[in-house]
Amino acid sequence: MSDAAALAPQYAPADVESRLYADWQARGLFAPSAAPGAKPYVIVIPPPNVTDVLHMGHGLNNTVQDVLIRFERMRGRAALWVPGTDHAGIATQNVVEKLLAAEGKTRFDLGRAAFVERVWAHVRQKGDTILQQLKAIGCSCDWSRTRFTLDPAMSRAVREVFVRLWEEGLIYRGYRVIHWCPRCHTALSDEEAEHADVEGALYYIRYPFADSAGHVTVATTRPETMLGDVAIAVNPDDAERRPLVGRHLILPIAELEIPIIADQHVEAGFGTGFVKITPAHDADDFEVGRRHDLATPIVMTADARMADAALDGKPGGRVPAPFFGMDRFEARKAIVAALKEKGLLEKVETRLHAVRHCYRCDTVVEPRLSEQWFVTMEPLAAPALEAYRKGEVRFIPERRGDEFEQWLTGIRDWNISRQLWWGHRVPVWYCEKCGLVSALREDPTACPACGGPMHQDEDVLDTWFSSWLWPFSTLGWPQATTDLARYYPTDVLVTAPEIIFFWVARMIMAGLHFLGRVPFHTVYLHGTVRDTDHVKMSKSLGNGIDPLEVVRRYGADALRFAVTSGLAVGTDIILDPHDLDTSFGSGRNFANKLWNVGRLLLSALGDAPVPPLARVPAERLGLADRWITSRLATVAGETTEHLEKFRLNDAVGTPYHFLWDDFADWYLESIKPRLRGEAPGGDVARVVAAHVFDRVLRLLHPGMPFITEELFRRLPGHAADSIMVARWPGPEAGRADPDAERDFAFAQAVVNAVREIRAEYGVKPGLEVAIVVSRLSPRQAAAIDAAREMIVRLAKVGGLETVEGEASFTGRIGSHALLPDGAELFVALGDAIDVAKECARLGAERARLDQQLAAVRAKLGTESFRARAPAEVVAREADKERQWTAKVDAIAAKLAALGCA
RNA sequence: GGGCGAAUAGCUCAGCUGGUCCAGAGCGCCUGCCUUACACGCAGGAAGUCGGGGGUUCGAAUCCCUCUUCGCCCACCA
Repeated sequence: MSDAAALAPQYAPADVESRLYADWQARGLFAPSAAPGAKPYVIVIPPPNVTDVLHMGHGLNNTVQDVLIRFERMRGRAALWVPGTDHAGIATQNVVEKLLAAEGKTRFDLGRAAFVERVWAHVRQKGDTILQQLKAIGCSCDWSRTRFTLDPAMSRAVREVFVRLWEEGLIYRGYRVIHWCPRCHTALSDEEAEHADVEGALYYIRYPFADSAGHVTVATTRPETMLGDVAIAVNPDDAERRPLVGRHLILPIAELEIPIIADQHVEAGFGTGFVKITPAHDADDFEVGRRHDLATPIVMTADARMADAALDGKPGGRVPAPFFGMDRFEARKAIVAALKEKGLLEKVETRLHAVRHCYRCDTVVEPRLSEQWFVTMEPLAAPALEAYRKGEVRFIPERRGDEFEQWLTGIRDWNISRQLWWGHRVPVWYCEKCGLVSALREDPTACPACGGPMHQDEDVLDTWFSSWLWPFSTLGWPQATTDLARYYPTDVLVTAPEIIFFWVARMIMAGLHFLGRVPFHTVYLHGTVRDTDHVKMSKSLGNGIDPLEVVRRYGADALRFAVTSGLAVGTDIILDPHDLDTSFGSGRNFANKLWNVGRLLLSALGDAPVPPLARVPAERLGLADRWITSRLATVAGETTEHLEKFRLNDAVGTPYHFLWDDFADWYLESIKPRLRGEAPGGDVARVVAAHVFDRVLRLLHPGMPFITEELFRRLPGHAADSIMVARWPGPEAGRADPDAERDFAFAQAVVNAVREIRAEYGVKPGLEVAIVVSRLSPRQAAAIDAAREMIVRLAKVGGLETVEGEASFTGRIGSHALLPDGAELFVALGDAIDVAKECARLGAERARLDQQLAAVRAKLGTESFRARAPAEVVAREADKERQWTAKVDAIAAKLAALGCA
């Protein structure tokens, strides 16, 4: 009583959350349980970029993980959530380059070593911001195991993997046309160059014959690349054009002669039938060029300005003066204008086409010939496919697995080299004396073959080349650590679908290849956070919601409630950035409801220890007690199942409704007199209420960790405990009791019916009405007896008469209503009644019943229904017919009694 | 261009293996209530031809086809 009286009527998360988080940390509750029998349950975090600031996407992703981890921890698993951050090569380098630009400098002004040091400084300064923010939303990560993808330990793993793949012949270096980002100045993998439809134009350009009049026409969307053309190709089976093979054309602008060749790359009957071949600026053309042993002139600089690479920065060659140094898009316009002037532009068609963009800066990517490092993926993909098909990894939702399978089936080699400075440097050394090229686990001092001096490759590795090792590199691999032995493979990976290929698929491949086992058995892919226009939330679009602002205003529990309660499997989560109250208000309201239920209960319980429910003899439990504990059993079972099936919305919603609709609105209301000592059985009511509240707090804890902990510890006897490690309640938390559920539901129906009538007739709130419940079965009569006090109080009833058979209401003015299983309710209204109104009400009800009855009778009258539908279904319909017939008759009698028309 | 998913109350969504929820929730809306836990509350209420059309079935929001509209993934057709 003393303690509870001090609680404010409004829950203040700010007073609770940081205090409890610090306490959890101090108690070491985030570390996996060391209990002997505890089976591990492991999640590795999708490492946020080290310079990231928490956004809603993180909020969602990490809330989901925390819910799962907390659930399994309470179930007794040795739950381990491994946190960490990603060095995010391109992204982080871009950030620091931008800072330098503000100082008027480029990374080249600093030089490699100084630049990398500068990035490190930035990372050290910003590095754990996001991890601190994860704490603010309640994430129960084991911070003692925090990793960073550029840590020495991670570097060892990266290096080991690179060298092993090299030794296995799965890594090679070669000239290929790759996706080049002219802004980031680096190559990208296929996955990092994202398609986006762009309104563009298809230019039809005439290439005149060198030795005669006439021309051929080729179409291109990128006219500027024509300066790199080395041939025009036709289909070998193209009877009309085939004879032209061997003749020469003048490449306009560059004014060079190029041959007509035949290659199957050209599809017969498509377009003009002639295709320009630009081997250095188109991946397909590169293959054509190889087949025909053609030159590969590069006509753009690294930042996509026009220049003939062979001339080393001087104008001329393939790029004549007027175009030299022009940006590629400027050059496109200028070249088109020049062609037009010469009469070589046949026509221009506008069209929508897919153009690849850099996934980091959205710049249009330029296909460009360069020397890069690749991983041969097919041998890695095959086992992953097999594992998937054998069911060793499953995706939720399932259809994402199809995407995974499709991608693996058509997998292409992975370009892993980046022309950046921030990242894991390619561990390959070149001997300056004998030319030996080797991948090494340790930095060499001299060439192992000839002792000559060596230098290391300049490139760094794709960020994802460290991320794909995350599930085991974080656990100590390549060393045989106890963590690795105990916690690998992990259990569930929780992430967004857009990184299935970047990350998820590659982790599966790496896990199988290097450890022989898939890194997790389940991939849970949640939706994307969007605004009310269904646009993905992002800082750049300005439609984001700052999760920390939400935490400040509504509390972390409200934030978590909002994202989980909206999270059905496979759907996106929609939040309104302009109306935080709509999005987060209900979470806040629920927390407050919980808080006040706690206040009521705590004041009733006092400080004395409450005996366990098991100690209460069954015969001392009242109807309400039996009902609420039976409901608890159902709810605990359902909540568990929802969590096991990743239905987080239902996992939160089920205890939510139980707490609010059943426990608060009915159970607590029903036991108030007992708690106040105005009715017998207060001691039992306290035990039951304390038990149910305790268990529902546990059920709610994964979703709303703070408030549940705060209230849990205030329960008598729990001051020194933590709900984090309280045992998860299953169906055994209650006592299934179908009779009690049915009887209590009947009592509720009586109360509801009276309330409806009171509202219908505008009976003054304070006024008591007399009621008669008739046509009762003995069981129903007993139920009313058991719940009499509750009915009288909650329905504000002045007199309650029960009649097992037919009751006579001659001369009494009131309203009738029908109750379940043929029972009837009469509410004496005296002057409050409006006969016309009651007639209308009953008339409408009868019309509705007549309609339903007609439908059922039609169904029962159908021979085929009786013949083909299962017997139990037929019986059910027949039962409905009986009941509804009785109801209709009853209503008819009432109508007659009231003298309705 | 290929593959896939979704269309249910004003909004955001549930409805898991066709027949009890004559279709539900939260928010919003309307009507009463400051009832000694809570107005971030209590009680009551209005509101949907379950996208259009066709089909299978005794029976469909739930299965099939088709159309329309959104969305996602993949894609070298110049």
